[in-house]
Amino acid sequence: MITTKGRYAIRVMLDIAENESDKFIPLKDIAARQNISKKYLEIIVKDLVNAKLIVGVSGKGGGYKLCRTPEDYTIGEILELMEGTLSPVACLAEEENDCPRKAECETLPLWEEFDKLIHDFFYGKKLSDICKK
Amino acid sequence: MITTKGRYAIRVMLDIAENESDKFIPLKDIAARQNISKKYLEIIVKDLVNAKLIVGVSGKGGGYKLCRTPEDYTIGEILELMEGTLSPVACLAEEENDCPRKAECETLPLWEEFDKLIHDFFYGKKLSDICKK
DNA sequence: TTTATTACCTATTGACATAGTAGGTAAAAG
DNA sequence: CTTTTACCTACTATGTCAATAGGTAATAAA
Repeated sequence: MITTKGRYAIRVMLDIAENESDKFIPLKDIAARQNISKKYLEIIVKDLVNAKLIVGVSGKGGGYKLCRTPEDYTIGEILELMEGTLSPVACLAEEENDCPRKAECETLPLWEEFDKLIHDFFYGKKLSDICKK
Repeated sequence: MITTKGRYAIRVMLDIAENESDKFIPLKDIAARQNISKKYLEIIVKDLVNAKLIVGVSGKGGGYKLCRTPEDYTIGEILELMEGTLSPVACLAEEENDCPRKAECETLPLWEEFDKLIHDFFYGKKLSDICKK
């Protein structure tokens, strides 16, 4: 399941995209519009800033801004950042896939196919595809 | 993420399909072949029996058998049974989707599209498709 | 220089799900 | 009547999720 972190992150990115101007957008406003606890959103935007998907500026007149145009973000990169992985099974998510049954596993091809389906779906969707503006 | 219950259930179904004969297949044998704790598998086969995907017979010579041919099982029905739902987000999984933002939610179409993708993928795959025999 | 506003930081928590384990009872065949 | 099997109820350690709490640092305007 996609967690609230991933889903909220998309909504935050959308909110910033749709309310873009020359000014920075304070988190307070995003939280109010999206009806999400500002405290919880702090965790999420922190990750977005660290990954350089958005930029944050402190102080009066501060807030957040996109680093690129909405066309240049994929939903996949946002989700993968927040979820850690998009893989549907542990053996495909972990870096070192040391599953001893790997060679003979009959179900592995199924999971690989599903994994690719998910990846292609989300990396094929841009932020601008689900954006009003 | 697909849990071990779902993944093990598929392997159990596959194991029974591939070792089918006139006899019933004891769980002990399945557990040994699949390298999964028999105790844990008990929980899983219980659900499979309750849902009438397999049939179990107690006593000496007992064990488990499929109720249909492998062509007549979809991976989707096995997974959905074990996972409870295949929906990637809570608002599509719960019976009563009373999310107040439903009407104006910009991300809902994305999740609905993803939901359909998952559903079609797993219900389009038959047990026989990933079966050796 | 003070005040208001904003981001940013560390720690904590309750609830719940996952992935099992433990120790039995019932059923059926030889 | 013993062995083999399914079936049943309860328990538990661990981890993740979804937040909350209470601060500090940075910046602009008064």
